[in-house]
Amino acid sequence: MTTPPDQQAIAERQLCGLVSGLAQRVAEHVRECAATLGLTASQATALREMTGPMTMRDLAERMSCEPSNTTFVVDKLEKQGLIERHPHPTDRRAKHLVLTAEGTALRERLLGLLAVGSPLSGLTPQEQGVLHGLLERALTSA
Amino acid sequence: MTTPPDQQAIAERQLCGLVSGLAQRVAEHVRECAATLGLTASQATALREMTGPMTMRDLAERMSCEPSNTTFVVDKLEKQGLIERHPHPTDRRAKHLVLTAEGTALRERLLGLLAVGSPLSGLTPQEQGVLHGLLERALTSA
DNA sequence: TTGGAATCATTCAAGCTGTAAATATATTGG
DNA sequence: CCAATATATTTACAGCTTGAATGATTCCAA
Repeated sequence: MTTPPDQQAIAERQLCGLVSGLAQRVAEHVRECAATLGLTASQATALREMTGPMTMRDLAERMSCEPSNTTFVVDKLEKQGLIERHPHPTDRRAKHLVLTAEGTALRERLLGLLAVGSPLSGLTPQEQGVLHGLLERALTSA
Repeated sequence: MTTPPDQQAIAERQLCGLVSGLAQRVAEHVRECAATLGLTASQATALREMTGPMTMRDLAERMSCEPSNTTFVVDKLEKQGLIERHPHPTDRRAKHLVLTAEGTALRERLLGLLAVGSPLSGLTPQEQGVLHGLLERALTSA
């Protein structure tokens, strides 16, 4: 019951399309929620990923983007008084990103918006668990 | 053994990050392969999704992008002699996209490149099958 | 049959995203 | 101490995406 190599390649291409499609849906949902709060999609993603103080590099990795892009996004958030660049406690090269009170409050509102109508809400928690495992495996094994 | 609602929301957010991360990896891989052939990532994605003749709208849906964007990409491919806009057999509004011989040949080369080192190759065919089912369910149930 | 609504494709403008290279500062290891 | 490396930033530029407006065509229902 093994799959022929060409069939396997076709299946893998379809999978690429599905992954991109779902990511697109997630991005759309984020953008809609962000617009409600006067944010761009990137700014909202940054806010979503700011689960605690972290460096620029950490945030870049969480956002799956380049550090130079993170600088741009954090600049915007800083001008809106939502985030602050503090000196890093141990590494003077790095910045310690911290949400302000306003930033934390807005993040909470954002998370509330993101929770309703998510593209992933069609899956049961069990299915989401399986999906989580598979995605993590794909990301770490590459 | 049910998960509390807030824990559930946290898990869903993590899942969003993973989906975006994997999509990013796929996009990078496509870009690298595309560069080898002198194509942009979008052009390569269009070529990959051209499994047969289809309309602009069909291609846009397969590429998960707006039709206006597809016009732009197809313009480029047409200028390179890889694709042609034929009149649609039954609907005079629509275009019937068809790959040229060169387009078909380049598509084959592209598929060969895409098949090696894919971000999804870390998963077994069985795991890919499960992933396929979950992604499809998430996309159609929304 | 005919008029209005909806669909397909295109164009245009504007902003966002992404890469890449260069720079300044700071850390680490030999 | 010095060379190599890491963090963050800046700049430039191409590409992507959205959104709205337009024209042609089709569909549907009165």
